[in-house]
Amino acid sequence: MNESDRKILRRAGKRITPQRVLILKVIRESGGHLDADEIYRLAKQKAPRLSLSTVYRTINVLKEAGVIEELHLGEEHHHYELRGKKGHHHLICQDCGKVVEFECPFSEQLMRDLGEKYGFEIAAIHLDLVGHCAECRRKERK
Amino acid sequence: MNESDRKILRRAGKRITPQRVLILKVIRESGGHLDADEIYRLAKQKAPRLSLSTVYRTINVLKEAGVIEELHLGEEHHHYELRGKKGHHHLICQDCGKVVEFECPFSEQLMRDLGEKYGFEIAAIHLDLVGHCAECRRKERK
DNA sequence: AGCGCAATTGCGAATTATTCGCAATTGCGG
DNA sequence: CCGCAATTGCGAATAATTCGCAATTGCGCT
Repeated sequence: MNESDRKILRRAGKRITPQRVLILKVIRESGGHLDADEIYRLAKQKAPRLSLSTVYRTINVLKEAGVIEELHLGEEHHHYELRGKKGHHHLICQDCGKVVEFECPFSEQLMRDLGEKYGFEIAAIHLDLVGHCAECRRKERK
Repeated sequence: MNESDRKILRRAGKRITPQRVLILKVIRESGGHLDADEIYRLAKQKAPRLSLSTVYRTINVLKEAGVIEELHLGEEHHHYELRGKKGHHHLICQDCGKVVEFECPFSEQLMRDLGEKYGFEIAAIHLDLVGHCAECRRKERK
C-alpha cells in the first residue's frame, strides 16, 4: 500500500490494518481483476488466519473509498480492479470467459458531457464488449 | 409473444409454453429492465402456479436464444431487457439507483472494428455511466 | 383427434455469493 | 502506553440462483 492509499483511507476515517494492506497489495500485484475468493486465497497464503468476511468488508471499504472498482464480467460473482488503472474497459469472450483489457477510445469528456445532458455527474464509465474471441471462433468452426 | 419470437425459440429447439409466452410478454410490456423477482411477481398475477424456478429457467432460455439481455446495474442481482431495444445503454445513479436509458452515441461499427483489432467478433455492447443524478446532488448539498 | 415421449414445470432442497452478530483483538489519538 | 471505538475471525444468516425429481404437457407422427 502506497502513501496515497493510506491518505485516502485515513481521510475516510478508516484504520490501516495489516489485512487491508495485504488485500490491496494482492489486488495491485495481480494487475488484473480478481474475484473475492481469488483475493481470499492469495491473501490467505500470507496471512492464514484471514477470514473471507474480512475480504468482503475490505472490498467494500476500498470500493467506497474509490480505490477499487467492481466489475460485472458476466459471471455470477463480481470482480475487482484498481481504480484509475489504464485500459479499464473489457472485451469478454462469451465462450471461454477470457477478458482482454483495452483503452477507452472516447474521451472522458465526451461521456461527461453526455451525462450532463441528463443532469448526471459521471463518476465512472463501464464499457464492455461481449463477443467471441479468435480462438473460440476457430474451435467453433472445428 | 410475436411470430419472430416463436421462430427464434423453435429454431433453438425450444417449446412454446404458456409460461414462456407470459414471461416474455411481461418483459416486453414493462418496456424497461426488470429483475427476476419482479418478473415472477408480475407473471404470477396471471398464472398463480408459476414457479420462480421457471422464471429463472425461462430467462436463461431467452438469454441463450438472444431474445433478452442481462444487465448489471450495480445491485446484487441481475436485470433483464429485450435485446435490440433502442436506447439500451444506461446512466445509473449511485445514490438512489435510478436508471436512465440513452442511445449509443458511437456507431456500432466503431465498436466492431475495435473488437476486431483483438480478434473478437462483437455480439453485444454494454455501456454504463455511473454517477450522481441531479436530484441526489441537490439533496446532498442540502 | 390421439399417442408417445422428450422437454418442461412446480416444488422444495441445495448451492453459491455475500452479509451479519458478537466476543475478542488492535490501531491510533491523546 | 492507555482507552476505546474500529476491526477482525468465526460461524450462522440471508439473498440470488440452480438442481433433482416426479408429474405434466407440447408437438411430430400418424
